[in-house]
Amino acid sequence: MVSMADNTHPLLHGLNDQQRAAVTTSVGPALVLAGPGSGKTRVLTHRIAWMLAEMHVSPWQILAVTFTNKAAREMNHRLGTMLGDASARAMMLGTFHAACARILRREAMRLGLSPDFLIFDTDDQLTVMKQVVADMGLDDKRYRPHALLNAISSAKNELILPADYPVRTYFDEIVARAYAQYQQTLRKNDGLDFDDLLMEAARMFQTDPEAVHQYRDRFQHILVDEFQDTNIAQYVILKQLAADHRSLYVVADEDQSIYSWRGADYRNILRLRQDFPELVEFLLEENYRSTQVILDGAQAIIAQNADRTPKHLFTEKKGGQPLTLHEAYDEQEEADFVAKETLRLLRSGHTHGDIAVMYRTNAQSRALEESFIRHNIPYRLIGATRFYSRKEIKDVLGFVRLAHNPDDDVSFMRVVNVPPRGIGSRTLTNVATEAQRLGSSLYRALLSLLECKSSAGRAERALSAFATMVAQWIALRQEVSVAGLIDRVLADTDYEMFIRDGSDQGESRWENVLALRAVVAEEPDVSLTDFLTDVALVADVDELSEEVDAVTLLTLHSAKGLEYPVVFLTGLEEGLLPHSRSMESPVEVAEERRLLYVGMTRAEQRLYLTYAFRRSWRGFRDSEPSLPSRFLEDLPDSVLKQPRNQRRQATKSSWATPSWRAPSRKTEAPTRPELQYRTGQRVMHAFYGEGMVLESELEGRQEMVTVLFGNGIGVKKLLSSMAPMELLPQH
DNA sequence: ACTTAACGGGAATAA
DNA sequence: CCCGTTAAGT
Repeated sequence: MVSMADNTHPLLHGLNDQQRAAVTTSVGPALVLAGPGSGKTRVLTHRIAWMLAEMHVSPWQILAVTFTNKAAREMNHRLGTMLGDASARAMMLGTFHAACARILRREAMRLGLSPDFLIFDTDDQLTVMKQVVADMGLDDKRYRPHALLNAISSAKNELILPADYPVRTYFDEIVARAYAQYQQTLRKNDGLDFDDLLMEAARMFQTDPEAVHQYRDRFQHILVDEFQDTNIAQYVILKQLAADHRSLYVVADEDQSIYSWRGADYRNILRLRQDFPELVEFLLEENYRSTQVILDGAQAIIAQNADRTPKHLFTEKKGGQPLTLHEAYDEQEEADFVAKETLRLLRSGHTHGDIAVMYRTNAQSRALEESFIRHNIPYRLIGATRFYSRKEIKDVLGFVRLAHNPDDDVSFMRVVNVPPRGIGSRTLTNVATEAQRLGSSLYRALLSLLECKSSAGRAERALSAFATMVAQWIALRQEVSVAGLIDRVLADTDYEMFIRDGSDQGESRWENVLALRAVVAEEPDVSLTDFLTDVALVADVDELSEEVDAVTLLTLHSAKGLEYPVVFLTGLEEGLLPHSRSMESPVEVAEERRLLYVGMTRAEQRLYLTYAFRRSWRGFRDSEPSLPSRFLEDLPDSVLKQPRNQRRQATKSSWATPSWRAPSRKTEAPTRPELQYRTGQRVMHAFYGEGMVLESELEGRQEMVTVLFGNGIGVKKLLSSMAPMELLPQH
């Protein structure tokens, strides 16, 4: 069948031997173990093209799952140019969540769901959980909604239902009850959370023979990218769907598994081998992305992890610029270093778009942003405050969601008094009581209250106006486009007046609303349901467009799958990477190491590694200096621009400290620093010159010194840690 | 009912 | 530092 499996076939042109073997393998379960930059997306794309062209597979028989919508779009685009748009469009290509959402909508009746169910995002989940905690009379300090949601999420990822939740402790008991209550509330609101999308789909395929047969026939060929980051629910879906035709083609790299905290289980690779014994495996080891030096550095880091298959990544890009390791004084200087290097790179022919700056936590972006602004460098930020979770956007979407489904109590509560229209907590309690009595949604309770009450007090009038407005939107929703509906909502609520309060912030919020309006206007035919689904399932990186020429700021997690000519990895310190919350568990530390590996392997030509000696925490400078990340110790000097021992002579001791004993921020004993300065002490400041200490006191763990300087400078308050001053002899 | 100020408590990663 | 919550004032 594959007689043309040589490099003369146009579809195989430019593939290496390993890739070609992977692309042309016969139908059946296949696992492609692909190192970073080894062209796995390419293999996946060519594999699909190959199946369509040479194996008599029809596009509608294909389900291809990617990790982000962006990856799906790219693959779609590539296939479009290879084969023509029509065949690319007939496939089901997208993320697990998007694919499940589509399937669940189609099968909603079967599952007792409304076909127009809403997808509840993190905010919505929290709202619901807070309500549940309150209803159960729990102390939200002791049972934090976040913690409960986490536990529930883990359970869902493992397909554990409330009734089956294992109870070993009292806390578990509470989780089980909260879980049940939470699910009930979601269903009452016609909502599914992200985890539900996967769990419901998996359960349907497990328990409904008719459904599973139907979809096995539909999706005869399944391909999965980033398989190492699938969770149990996702695995069950794949296993169920592929059970008959056994055409399951997955691409994975265990070294890039960085999502175990949201249920991803790299052991799915082992399960795959067990459940599909006829599995054929391929290894892609040639790297087309990075220079040899970068690859060597990355390999040195990842090689320290136990329980992994050793790989021999190689590249033809021999040599390359060695890595720059930079120690900054604090996060500000670190950011300035990045900015200055960026300017230098720009002068040497790089564009802004070539450069990415990565960090472990979103909070770290602030210092970088400030520095980029100071240096006038355009940047864009991935993540931080997602577009769709901004207040103004959520408000507008809240109105729209209410028009879409008035029984959505979460949206109802969000917008019932936005902009303020005189509906306070008192009034809402009445509505809530009525809803409870009727066992209905808030909106229906409101309608019923309005019917009964003939008296028109202030509150009733406001409520009535609101109800009328919503009713009109519901009617309108059938007739106009989503954009039309949004226009009407904005007009009816006077939202512009409300949001544009004259402040800059108000202006920018209104711009966001207009941006939302513009996004909607681009697709005039999209249905309200599809629009709301898309909105719920966009990922941060999905918004990345190549057109903007700006430096990209993003977390290491969102960097997965991306590549840049120049990469800065910042904040490589103990407590940050590895993160302090992961340091007690070797398994989690190993994942932190993989995170670093992922970051390093994003770089094509130049890689900078930076850490700060002192880093602020919650606005205040840490009293203890940071230690460089333990992972850096595994970098051989040979890949560094400046050998370490030369650079680090003065503070060599910090490297010699066994890193596993390094105190974390959280656990370190509160040291009680002695006051360095005393009233009357004469001092010499590097900048202000000679002065006399008026007062010195502890503020938190900081020593705050008040000094009177001469030369007309006057009194200054200084942190001793920030402004070390020389003590002068008394006279 | 709404606005504002003061307070306390708390940070990881995301569809 | 930023958030949400609460108290007091308009």
